Amino acid sequence: MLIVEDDAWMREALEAALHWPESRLEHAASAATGRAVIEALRGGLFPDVALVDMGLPDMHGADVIRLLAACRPATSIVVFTVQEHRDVIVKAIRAGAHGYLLKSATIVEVLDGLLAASRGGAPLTPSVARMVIEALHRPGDPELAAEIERLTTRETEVLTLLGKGVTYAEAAKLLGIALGTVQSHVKVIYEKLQVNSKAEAATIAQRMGLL
Amino acid sequence: MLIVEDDAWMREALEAALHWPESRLEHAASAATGRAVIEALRGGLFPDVALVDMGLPDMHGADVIRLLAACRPATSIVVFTVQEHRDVIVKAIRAGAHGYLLKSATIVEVLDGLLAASRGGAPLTPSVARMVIEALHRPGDPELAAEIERLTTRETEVLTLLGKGVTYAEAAKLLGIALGTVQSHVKVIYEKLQVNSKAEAATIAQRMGLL
DNA sequence: CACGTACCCCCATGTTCATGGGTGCCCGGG
DNA sequence: CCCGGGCACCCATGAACATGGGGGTACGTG
Repeated sequence: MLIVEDDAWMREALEAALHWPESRLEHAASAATGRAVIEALRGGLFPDVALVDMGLPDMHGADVIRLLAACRPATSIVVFTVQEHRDVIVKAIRAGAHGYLLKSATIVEVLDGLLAASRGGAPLTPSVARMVIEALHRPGDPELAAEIERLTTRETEVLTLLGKGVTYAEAAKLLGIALGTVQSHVKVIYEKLQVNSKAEAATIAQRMGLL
Repeated sequence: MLIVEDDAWMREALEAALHWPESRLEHAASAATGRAVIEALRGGLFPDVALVDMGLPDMHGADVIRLLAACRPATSIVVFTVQEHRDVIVKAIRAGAHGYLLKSATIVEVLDGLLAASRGGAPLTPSVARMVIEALHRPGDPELAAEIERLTTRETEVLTLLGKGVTYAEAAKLLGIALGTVQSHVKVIYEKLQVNSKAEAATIAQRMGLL
């Protein structure tokens, strides 16, 4: 059990709770910063559960989660935060979190959640669960999806067709324009998306949810 | 509230429960088959919640969900089944379900779940929630991922590179083979995946989780 | 030991892309 | 008013691709 939390009071309260006999979880380490997490992992720590606060002073929350998920794939990562906005939640889960507890929860609920996580469950409130499910329904990275707005109408149409593997000639016919024009739009799309091949553009179109 | 359930006893038990004063849900219609669902929707039914049994006699469970999700986007769809295998669960959620209740649950748990669903929550047991989250972590359609096995080792390597937008020449260098050989592998890949362009292959590689 | 199957390897040809060049339209600011 | 920037439109050419050929080695079966 690893605790990642920058607020000293909160961290110590959690540590204390873990030492209650009812907790049934073993406290192994705590970290107040991203750097401390890295050092703990370098030190050979393999926690089965990690409770992580988003909002450390030196590292973005999602990056801490990504780090933990990458270095310790067997660890169940549970987010612990005040944030209950959709984007934050979805970003955390996508980054690799397995559970999401709000700081408004009671200490007992937190312990229950951690125990569930250690047993292969996923502590989620119903409203968070709903957001996760909706994220699954709308495939595509919301970060990337925002990039769509940098494209013009025509460019978006062209990109959508590219995503399906349509050839330039077919796209031109479908849009009622010349082949050269499609090529011209593609040029701009490539610049804006920082790619230089149809295959890359197609995969990005997909991640944007432009199916 | 729409009930979709082919077993008459179960259906009637649910209907009876919905008429309890504590249920706080209004029973609007029931359907025992896929056809009956279609007719109910054609008849102008707009339920706020639908409890659907997978395993109707005339239609696949996932298809019923897809149908409901497509025709009634505002309806919260809750699956109700004995199945608790990962693939079934993930398929149902991906098809558009918002909640997943097991038939081993008590009638009160079911009513609670339906109520939560009607209020914008998502009734999931912790273990089901875990599977949903893991599905989000491993992007890609498990159906398509199975197709990977029809590809040989070399073909999979080539497809993985294609998915990143690597050029044939670069792929050849990376794999230590001739350009012509890459082209040859690509030919077979296209046949097996039923496509004929790099862009299509790349999007499929992505959906397979070959990133 | 053929024989078929499966995999990996290579070349040559026409088609499609990627990217360099352009033109005309509209609109808001100087 | 006219100038610049953004958008849509078009052409030309070398690079990359799609798909037609053709090999070779291994392995299991009649």
